[in-house]
Parts: sequence; structure tokens; C-alpha cells
Amino acid sequence: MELKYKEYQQLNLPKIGDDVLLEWNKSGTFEKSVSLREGKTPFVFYEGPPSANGMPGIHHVISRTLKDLVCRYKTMKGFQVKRKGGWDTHGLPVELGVEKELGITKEDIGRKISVEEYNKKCREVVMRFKDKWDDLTRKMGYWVDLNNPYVTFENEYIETLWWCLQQLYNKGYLYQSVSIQPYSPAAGTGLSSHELNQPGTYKDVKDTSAVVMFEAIKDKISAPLFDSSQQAPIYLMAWTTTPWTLPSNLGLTVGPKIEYVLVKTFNPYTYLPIYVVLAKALLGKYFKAEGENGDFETYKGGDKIIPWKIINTYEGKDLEGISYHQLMSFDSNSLKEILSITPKATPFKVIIGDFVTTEDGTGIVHTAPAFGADDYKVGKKFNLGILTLVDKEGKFVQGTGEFSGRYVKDYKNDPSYTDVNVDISVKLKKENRAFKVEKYEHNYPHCWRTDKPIIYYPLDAWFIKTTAAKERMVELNNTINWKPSSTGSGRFGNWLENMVDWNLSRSRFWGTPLPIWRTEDETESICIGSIMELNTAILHAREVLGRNINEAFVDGIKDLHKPYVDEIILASPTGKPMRRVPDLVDVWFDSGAMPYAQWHYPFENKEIFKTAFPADFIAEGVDQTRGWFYTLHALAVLLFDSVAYKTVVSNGLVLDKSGNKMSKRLGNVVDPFQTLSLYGADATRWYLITNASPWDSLKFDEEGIKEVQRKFFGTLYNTYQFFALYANVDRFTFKEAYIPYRERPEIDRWILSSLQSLIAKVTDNFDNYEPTQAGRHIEEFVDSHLSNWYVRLSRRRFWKGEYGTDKISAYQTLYECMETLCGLIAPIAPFFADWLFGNLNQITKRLGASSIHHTDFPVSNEKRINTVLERKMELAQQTSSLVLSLRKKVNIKVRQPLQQIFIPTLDDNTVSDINDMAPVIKSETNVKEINILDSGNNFIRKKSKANYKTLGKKLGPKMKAAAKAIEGFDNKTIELVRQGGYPLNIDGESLIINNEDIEVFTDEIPGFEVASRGPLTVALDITLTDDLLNEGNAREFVNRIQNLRKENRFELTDRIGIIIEPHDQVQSALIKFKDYICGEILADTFEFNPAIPDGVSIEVNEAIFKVNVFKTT
RNA sequence: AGAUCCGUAGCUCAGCCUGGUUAGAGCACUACACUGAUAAUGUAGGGGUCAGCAGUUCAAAUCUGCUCGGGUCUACCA
Repeated sequence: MELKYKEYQQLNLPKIGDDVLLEWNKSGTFEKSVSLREGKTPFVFYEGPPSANGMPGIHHVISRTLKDLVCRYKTMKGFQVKRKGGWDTHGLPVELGVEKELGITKEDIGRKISVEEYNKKCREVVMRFKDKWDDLTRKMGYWVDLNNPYVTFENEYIETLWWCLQQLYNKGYLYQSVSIQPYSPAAGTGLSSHELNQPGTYKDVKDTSAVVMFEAIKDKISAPLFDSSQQAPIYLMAWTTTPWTLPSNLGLTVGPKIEYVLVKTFNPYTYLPIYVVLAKALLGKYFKAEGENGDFETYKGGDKIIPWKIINTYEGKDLEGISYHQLMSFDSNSLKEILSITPKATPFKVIIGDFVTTEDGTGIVHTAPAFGADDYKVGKKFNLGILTLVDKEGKFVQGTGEFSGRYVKDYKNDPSYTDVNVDISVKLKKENRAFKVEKYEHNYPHCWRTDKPIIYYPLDAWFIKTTAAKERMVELNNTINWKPSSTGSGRFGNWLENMVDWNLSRSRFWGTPLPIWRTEDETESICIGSIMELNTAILHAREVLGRNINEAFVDGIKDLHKPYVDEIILASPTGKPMRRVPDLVDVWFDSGAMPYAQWHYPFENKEIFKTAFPADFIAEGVDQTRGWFYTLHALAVLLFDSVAYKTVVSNGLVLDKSGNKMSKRLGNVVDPFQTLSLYGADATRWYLITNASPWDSLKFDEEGIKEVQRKFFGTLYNTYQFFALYANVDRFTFKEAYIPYRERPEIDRWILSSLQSLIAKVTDNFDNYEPTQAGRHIEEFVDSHLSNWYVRLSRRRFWKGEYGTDKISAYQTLYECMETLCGLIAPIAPFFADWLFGNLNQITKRLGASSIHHTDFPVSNEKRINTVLERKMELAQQTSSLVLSLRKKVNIKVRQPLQQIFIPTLDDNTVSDINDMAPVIKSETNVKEINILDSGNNFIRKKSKANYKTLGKKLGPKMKAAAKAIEGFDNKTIELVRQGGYPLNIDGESLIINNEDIEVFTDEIPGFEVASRGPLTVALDITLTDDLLNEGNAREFVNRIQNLRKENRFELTDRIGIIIEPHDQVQSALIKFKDYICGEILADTFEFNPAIPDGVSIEVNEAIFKVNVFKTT
């Protein structure tokens, strides 16, 4: 039995996906697509590791589609693209999940459950949904190596991380310091930003706020202040919502460009005369307008209106360096104490900070370096020192006067708690140091576990000195191709500009331990860079410190996690014991180091690494910009002075169809498995890619997938079905010689030209990482060019006539289009492409590949691109469309032939174009003649319009008048302008206008109904002669019989006989067109019989009569 | 608060870079038509202050500035 193209009942995309997937798995299609390119230029791709402790969502499908299509495309372009999968396994989400599951909190770890057991649990949980992920990966057609993934908790992986850390340590980039972090005194623990971003942590609360007055000291620097005031002291006013930080105050920060004023007034609590300094913009907050320049002499304490007067104005930077008296002095915050902590500190002065605003407060910021990140930063910059007068339980330390031991907030749910902030404010009021005390409502973060307010608190942490390489990081970032580019220059570039050192420390349990050991006095420390180094050091320590230590590790360490590493004691060069610092490193370090750690570099795979760094391409969600994209970049620059990736695509979020973020809470999460099984991977992928640019957020709507399924895949599938139907009849298997392009009919050359143009566009878009545009171009081609024009117009060629050159040309052309389309769509719709390719290639064996993914991407043959032809065809389409609209208007169906149409045109090119396209237009619109009314024809009325583009430049303001004048031109004037140099009179001024300055058209033809679109106008002659009516009846009759053939399920090639009941209205037409009719309906016998035995009633243009059709073969 | 993306028909999106005449397509709705591939298609209809305001210009959906609304990221503030 000979091979036939498979024909199908209906399109079933999910089934196609399943079948193709089965084939891929059986034949190792993915592996082969990589091995086939052995020795070719590598295209390096990095997989950002997902965490398998949560279920995959639909948003994972979009980013993975994007990654997959690029890798598939590059493979087809001849590169070898290895794709190593990976798993992110450490980190807080994992730990929080385990805590929740076990019903414990962080404090219980090490008490209720050993660290060993806890980490064992984490290790189990972290791969909980690996199977689900692998399943999704396969079903969505994401080709990535699942068999040899990198896993961040494995010893080899961690060993490379240690190596990286040691490199940084040796370069002096790894250091310990204090950082100000969110801290919960109630829970006794620092909080990560992740925890702080839990819903409900930020609450509106009312706190006691105070505007307090710091007394300036008169000296050389402050002289400009004192020049204008003599009698009363001068105070710098600052505002705080946390009065408990005031004893720890060490500075006052002003904005360099903010305008400040010195104001003479009275203290509203003590009524004493004072001078105060504050931002001019905030005067209104503290002083009533009526009091300005009031009478200072008559003022009495208690008066409602307090007089005030601006004495002088300063810029922030003029105030820098002014010293002031400490606001609240205790034993614990004496200068002596400050200097004992920071020996060369110079506190109690005015400093400059960019972060100061005039939105709230006074424009002068009370600065306590221990209790705010900004404060700490400027404190350090201006050497203020640091005071931490509150301990980790949240109470004042001893030596802080009457406040000693008091909690700064009610952390213990103490019913007798009194607010220390109020007491501090009262004390300051009494001391003439408060200007305004009031309740202030603001948004403040709370600990998600205890519901108590957090404070910002200095905690020890290890840092990577990323700021040391800032310039280089910015420089190298400029070489990275960001999609979209705004993310690179904006979000990412901005982030780099404002970079701070990378806080690596996490005080958790399940993560990569920081491999630093140090002596108790912190004078000696080492950073371990490999397992071997650690094992040697373990044994060395036993030599030096005695045989009773590290007993469990004499055979080497088995697991680089806690608690084991913490049990190891090493010996310092001077023979002192060293213990590991307790911190783990930020999980982002794990993933940022994946270019090295995935290959266990430099312990193994040095050669592979050389060819696999940096990446040519990575892609993740835009939320990774300051996550993975940053850590990859930072480490590559610090370790290798290189970028980590050359191109990065950041895709946007997937929202639900109403534009809301998908969340479990709202219940609007889309289950990717369900989507894939319902619509298939191809339709889902195609929808995700073509609906919106990857970086725009996508409103996910199933209706959109249905549309893609129906419109794009349905159309392409139908095109194939059509082809298969007739190719099987004619036994077309592409065995005939390829018919040269120039010998093919115009319509074939046209679609082939469009195809080559399409290849060029698609290639260009894929090369520029614009898959959305690529997909949309393909859609356009399949729908409006291939299916609804080429196939539609060529239909007859496939089923009529001899199997000769014209027919073979049609088959070859359509085949080539479909085969090429397989290649073009393969990156986005890999299953359908392979399925269609298989259906075609199994019969013709044109390409020696078993999968489209093993072929080369189509290359555009520019010689075949005929833009003139493409333009002409467009004109034919438009003309046909206009004629059809006219037919509709006068209600004459297309099956009724009409005699002629008229097309007025004044452009010689259009004349020849229309003539060339006449056969197409005639057959499509069923008219006999096309009459072109050219410029020589004077009986049509010409109209003119200004060419705004050319005239606007010349005329400027006179444009409007000119346009109006031009619209009034008659035929004669238009002709004069076309001859050139016509003087147009506007406002008494003569302007020469030429042919190119006007557009001439005509949209009416006397006596005819016309239709226009743009410059094109068509008129239809609707005169119906008897001949035309007869032919119309004949064609109508053919249509009815064809429908009957179809209803009776006759084969395409079945010959029939026909008996017709005579009917006056159509009889003559049927007789006259008998040959035509028989030819169309494949009838061998054709007879009339008034006594028709049986048959069905048909209706031809209101004539109703019976016919009987029967097979004769 | 800063950065960034988005705002065009009931819905999904083009057009904006490079200003120009009547702002387009698909979906959905209605009617008619075409079809021996079609769950397709064609024609017609309704549907738009192009988020708003101001500026530049002869001319603004398009360029500039501001405002508003939505998303995301970062930060969290005296």
C-alpha cells in the first residue's frame, strides 16, 4: 500500500502534544538536537533555578516558553545549546514552610528539634514537588536537561560557593560589619525583608511624636547664625516619631539644597524667648500666619497668637558643621562612652544628607546612627560614632537615668506599661527642649509573628564589598543587551548607581554556611575554600589542639551543612582554637554563583567552564532584576571581571484576566496543568508569546487561548487538510522535479515571495529577541495570505484539470509554504510543528531529518522577494474587497456574474498594476471586465487634497489656507498643478506648488454606485442581462448539486448522473450551460424528467424543483 | 518616597521611535453573503473626549512637562 498524507477528523492539539512527546521521549529527540550540533559554536544559556518546594504556576510557563524558544531557535540556527537544569534548594521560604508544617518557630530549632533533624526535614521538603515540576517541564515542551541538574544543597555545589567566598575573602571583599536591620525585640530576632513584606505587617499606628530643640553652640562655624541674634539661645528643631531614640542622638542632618530660616519666637510650653532654625517650607506647620512680625513686647505666656519673625535665611549646606549641646545627657551616652566605642568620633554636629525632605517634620533630621539605615550611613560618613542605648530586649540600658530598664514599646503585653516616649517628651517640655508634642498617625512595620512594632537595630553581619567594584559593574552593564532596554538602564542601572554592600549574613539553619572560622577574640580568622582544605585543617587542629576534638571528622566531612560544620574546631596560626562564625549566606549567593557552581568549578570541568561563561542569554521574571540578575552580575564582575550574561530578557507578570495579581488568597490562580491538558502546550505557548510583549504584564484569559487554537492552529490545520485531501487524490509526493520559480504562475510567485519576506521578518525578530513580533507576522501570513488568499484563489487548481505543470506547481508551492512554516513556528509551537512536519516529510522525505528541531531554520531567499508583486496583490485584494462591498450594497450575490467594473485612477503605475491583476480580481468578484478610467478621461470629476507633509514644511502657518484652496481645485486647475509650477494665491501672496504638493483622486463616477478606500475607488455596473442571469442560475445550480454531493458523502472523484425536474425559470439556463454544469459536478448523464421518481427539492433563485443525483461509478 | 512598565472600541492589542489628511485589527454582538478545505472567511452596522491637563507646532494618539489610575521592584523615613 502506498503512503498517503494522514487525514484527520478534527484538530486535537492536546493529543498532538501527547503523541509528539511520546515520540520525543522514545527517540531522544532533545538529546539528539544537542548532539547533532557537536563541535558547533556554543550558545550558552543559564537556567535560573526554581525552588521545587512550591507548585509551579502559569507564570512559570511564560518565562520557560521564552527560554525554550530562544534555545530552540538558536539550535536551528546551527549553534549547540546545552541547557543544564537546576534547583534552588536553600532559603527562608523553605524554612518557613517547614516551621509551619512542624508547628514550631525559629526559637524552637535546637531546642524542641535538633538542627540536624530540622535540616533533614528541609532537605526532604525542598524537592517535594520536583516530580510536578518535571512533569510540567515535559508537558509544556521545555527542553532542559533534567537528568544532570545542579542542586544547590549538594556538597560539590557548596564547595564551589566556598571557593568563591574564599576568592572574595582573599581580595579583601568579604568583611564583617554592623548593619541596621529590622529587628523584633519581642521575638528577639532580626527580620528579613521577605518577612517584612508579609501582608499585614505595615499598620497604621498612633505614636507620640515630638519636635525637639537642640541648642546650637556659638563658634566660628555657627557665627552666621549668631550674627543676627544676640539675647536668646538658638535651637535647631528636629522631629521624631520615636522619642526613645533621642538619648542615642549623635547628629542632625539637613538637606544641602533645602532653604532654612532662623526664626525669632517664644516656646509655646515655657513661653521663653527663643530662636529656632527649620526649613522654610515647613514654617506653616508650626507658626500661625497671624503671628508673623507680631508684637514681641506685649506677648504674655498663654497668648493664643505667638509672635514670630524670620531673621535670616540659609541654605542647608551653610549649616554644615555647626555644633550643638547634647539633648539628653546620661552616664551611658557621655562623650567618654561614645569615644570608647568609636575612638575618633566627632558627634553632635550638623551634617548633610540627600535623603532629607520637607514633606514632614522640620527639614532637620534627628540622627541616631544605631536606629536607622540612613542615619547609620551618614553617621559613618561624618564620623558621628554610634550609641545603642536600647538592648536587644527593647529596653533602655543601665545608666540612662530614670529611663534605665524601661521598654521603649510594650513588648511584653504588660498591663501596667506606660509609654516611655511620653515621659521623654514631658521631660523635654519641662526643660524648654520641646516645641511641639502630639500624637502622630503613620504606617509602621510590625513583626508578623508577634504583632509588635519592629525597630531598626544594629546587628553584626558579613558583607561583600560590592561598592568597591561599582564603577566596573556599571561599565560592564552597559555592554549587556537588556530586553527591554529600559530595565537595564532604569531599574537595574539605577540600582547599581545606588548600590550598597551586599549583606550576606542570614541567621538561619538551612543554607550554605559561611566558611569562616575565627578565634574567640576575633583577631585571627581563616576562610576555607575547599573540602580538602577543610579536611586538612581538621586534622591539623587535632595535631595542635589535641586528639579529643573533631573526632567525628577524622575521615573528612560528609555534609557541609549545619550542624556539622559548626562542630568543627580549627587551629589558628598561633595555635588558638577557632570556631565557625554562625552565619549562613544569603540564598541569592547560591544562585548568583551558578555559572561556576553548576560545573563544580574549579575543582572539575575547567574546560567546559571556559566555553560556558559568560552566558549568551538568560531570561527570568522582571522581579529578578535586583535578585538573580544582580547577583550573577556582581559575582561575575568581582570574581572574573566579566559580565555573566550578554543578553537578558526580563518578562513581566502574569495577571488574571481582570488584571489582578494571581494569588492563592484570591483564588484566581491558573493551574498550568489544567490549561495544558485542555488546550495543549502549543496553543498555550503561542498565546503567551503573541498576546503581549514578554516584558509587558499579561492578562491571562483562557478565551485568548481558545482564539489562538481556533484561528491560528485551526487555519493551519485546515490548510494541511485541504492539501492532504487533494494530494492524496493526485498522488502528489513531490517526486517531480522542482518547478523553477520563474516558471510558476504569478499567484505562486506571489505567495513564495511573501513567504521569503516572512522568513526575513521572523528571523530578524527572533534575532532581536522579539518573539511576539515574530509570532504575529506568522499569524498574519497564515491567515490572510496563505489560507484566505492563496488557497482560496488556487482552490480550483487543486481539483480541476490535468495533473500537469500548473497543478504540480500549486502542490509544490503550497507544500513549500507549509514545510517552511514548520520551521518558523518550531521555536514557539514545537509539538504542532513537529507533527505537521512529520505528516509532510514522512511522505516526501524531502529533508533527511526525523524532527523539525533537527533541521536548519529557514533562510530567506532574497532573490525571490518581489515587492512589486506583493504590492500589486495587495491592490487586488483591496479592489476585490471594494467590489464585494458594492455587491452587498446592491444585494447581488457573488454567484451572479456582472458585466464590468470601473476603476478611475490617475497614476500610470496603478493602471498597469490593475491590468496585471485583472484575472485575479475578475475571478474573485465574478465580473467579466475591468475598465480603467485613466487621467486622460475627462468626464470624471477629480478632487485634490494638500500633501501636508511637503507643503507643511514650505508654508508653515499658511498651511490651513492653502489646504482649503487646494480642496477647491477643479479639473483644469489640477491639471495645471500636475504640469508643475502653479502659483497659488494665499493672502495676496503667490506660492508655487507642484505635482508632489497635492494628492489627486476621484471618488465619484456619474451614474454609478462607487466605493472607496484610501486612494482607490471602484464603480460597479449592475446591469443584469439575460445572459448574465442565465449564467447566474447555472452557477447557483452547480452550487446546489455540489452541496448534494457533499451531503451524500460522495468521493471527490465520483462520477454522477443527474435527473432534473424541469422548471420554467431556470430551464433555458441549464440547457445553455449544460457542458459547464456537467464539468463542474462531474456528471456523465444529464436529463430532464417531469415525472421524477424520487429526488430532493432544491431552490435556485426562487425556483423550486426536484433533482436526483446518483453515482455512476 | 524613588525607579520602571502600562493606560487607544465592551474585551485583547497594533499605531507612538521618525508628528500629517477620515486612529486600525481580532474577539464579542447583529444582519447578509461565500465555501466540494475551513470550528475558517467576506461585507455591512453599532461601538473612541487615544486616561487628564498644559506646552511645542501650520498640524499631536505620536514630541515635552505635569497630574491621575493600575502593575511591579526597591526603600521605609526623621
